[in-house]
Amino acid sequence: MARVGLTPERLTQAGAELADEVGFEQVTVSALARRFDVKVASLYSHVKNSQDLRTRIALLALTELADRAADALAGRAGKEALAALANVYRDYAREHPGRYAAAQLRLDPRTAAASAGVRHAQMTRALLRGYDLTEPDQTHAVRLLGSVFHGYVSLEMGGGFSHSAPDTDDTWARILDALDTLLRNWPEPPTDPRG
Amino acid sequence: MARVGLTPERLTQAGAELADEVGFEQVTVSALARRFDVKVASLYSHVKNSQDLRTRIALLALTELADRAADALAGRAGKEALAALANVYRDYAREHPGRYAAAQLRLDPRTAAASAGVRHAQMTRALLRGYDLTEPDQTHAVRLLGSVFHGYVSLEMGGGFSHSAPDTDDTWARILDALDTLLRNWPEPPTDPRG
DNA sequence: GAATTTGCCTAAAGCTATTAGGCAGATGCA
DNA sequence: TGCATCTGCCTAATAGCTTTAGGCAAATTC
Repeated sequence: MARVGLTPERLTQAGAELADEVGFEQVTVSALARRFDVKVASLYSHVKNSQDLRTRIALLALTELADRAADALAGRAGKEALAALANVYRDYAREHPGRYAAAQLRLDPRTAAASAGVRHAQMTRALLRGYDLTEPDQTHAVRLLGSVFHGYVSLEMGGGFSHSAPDTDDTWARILDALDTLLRNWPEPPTDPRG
Repeated sequence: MARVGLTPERLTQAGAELADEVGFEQVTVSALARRFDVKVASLYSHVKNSQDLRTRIALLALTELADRAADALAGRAGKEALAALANVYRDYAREHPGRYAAAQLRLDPRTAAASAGVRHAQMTRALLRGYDLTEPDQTHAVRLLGSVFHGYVSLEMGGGFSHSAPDTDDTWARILDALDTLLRNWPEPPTDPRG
């Protein structure tokens, strides 16, 4: 029989493309086999199972995202860096909705620790060096930025901001302004007025 | 044969409980049938199909969340209201992870428009009346709050803030402080320095 | 060129989703 | 109370996805 040249890498890549086309949820071993015009069982020599395939796609997405983020941050600081990083996530999600969804896949701790996921946190920390935050505020800020980026992108893509006025681009720009302002004036915990 | 007394409502309720136990993704018509000790086909007289079941669970979750939110906002204003609303989402997600996941289900526009989803936006707007924002800034702020709440909760639950220091409760408190500060000093769009 | 390894195949079993049609218990009506 | 209807759960059957076991031929190795 003609050999198609399947490899885990090609399957992962094709799986990522499939995810962008039909949604990450719909990425199935069967669909992938069809795409290569090959019988389903043949894929099992290259990926352990369906879960393994999804995990590989997730890792691919995390890596691509981290690479883009590193690129975007290079030579930028302050608000410019903030906007650049934020736009990496938003643009990636728009260009590659399936991969972006894959990047949210819950990985087991060992896999997550070895993934490009850690680079994301590192880069956000790097970005924050342009602002005047010391631990533990820096970590708080890392988590805030992660929440806003992820939350906004996922709500926007899910249609949460129904195509109503004002334009979501405007909101995005204003949110980035607001975050910049906030990071430059990170508030102390308020003293309890009842204290 | 003994009649079990299936109804769409009981199936939805049981589906929600199942979701909290095994995850929304694992909510399946088959699993639900097992739970009622009934054959799978029997459920199809009560729910149209798997998608219909999931949608009903999502609507249930959205309603429960909106009810809790309304309760939390009653008699509160300003930062107190902000924290109360924020905690509704976070606590609900912790108590009912499956339902919270269900609430993120992408609904078709008609269903979404008729859902309790709209109440959520209204309540966030109500909350913002305690701050001095006029349109379109109010909408920007609604979207920001939605993003932070959803983003934080989903990252925290997904293990994104690995059980490392500082405590996620601390971060949460500081983020609410920060949002309060931000809303009380909502920044104007910066003038382009190149202008 | 023979031996071994590798890659895709056939076959088969198990689970989920969904539809069609049947039977008995519940309900409505005389 | 008895009959007719209707409703609710059932059996049966089709179809798709997942996964494992074992086979054969093409590619690789020597």
